Amino acid sequence: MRVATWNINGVKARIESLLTWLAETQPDVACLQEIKSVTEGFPAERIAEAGYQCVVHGQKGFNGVALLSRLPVEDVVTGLPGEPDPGQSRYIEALVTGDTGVCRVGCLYLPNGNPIATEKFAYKLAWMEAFEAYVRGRLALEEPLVFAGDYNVIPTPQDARRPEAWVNDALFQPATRAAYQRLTRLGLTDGIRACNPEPGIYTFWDYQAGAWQKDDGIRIDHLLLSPQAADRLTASGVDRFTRGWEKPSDHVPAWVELQ
DNA sequence: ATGGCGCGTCAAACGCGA
Repeated sequence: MRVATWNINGVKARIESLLTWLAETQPDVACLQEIKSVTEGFPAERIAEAGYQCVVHGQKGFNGVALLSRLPVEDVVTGLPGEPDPGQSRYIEALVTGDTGVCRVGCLYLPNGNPIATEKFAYKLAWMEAFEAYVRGRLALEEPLVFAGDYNVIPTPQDARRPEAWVNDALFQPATRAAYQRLTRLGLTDGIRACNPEPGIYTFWDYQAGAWQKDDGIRIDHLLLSPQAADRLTASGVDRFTRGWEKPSDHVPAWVELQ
């Protein structure tokens, strides 16, 4: 079972790229963030023609997440239980059944948190705290779990081409990294790093200042796996090639393959 | 040192992202 995540930065602006990517890489489950669409406006029909059913948690103008699956889904959870601001659509989850067993997939869009001297950063940390509490409860189920999405966290200096450029950014603050590390210490495995230990793995390049041309990237999109999912991990990667497409998202997809 | 781009909203700039 292949589970992928992609911050698509506007699903309507990126629908042709999304359909091309689905056809080329054939994920079983695709977690999308920043769809920037209300649920009713989501292009579910064109995606259904490609063989995927959609569960969507939309919002007007900003944020918004969706889960696309070509496998049966049940147990849909819309919104993160205990989240600090339910008006922002940042979480959706479903139980997916594949040939080799079930997997519960959470799709998240963690707040950016900039600028750090404002309530936006406090909101980011509050969201991470609510997420950690929720993850604790989910881990107690002892089942295969994948929490996939745009975490807006640079976990270590190896996850940025120029870490020094991010020291005053919410994505690389000590408090941000500590909160992310608390998640991994609960027993979650970084699915990308587990198979790709080398430096230079990035998932985001800014649109500005030629960041892509200079490979000035950061790794902020992650798939965290419960022990039961990590035991089934056979491969993972980043679909870097989509950043070179016409009208690209500033993020690229990341994915894990589970036995 | 700064800003640089792109999307959505809405019909001109502006909020927001990272």
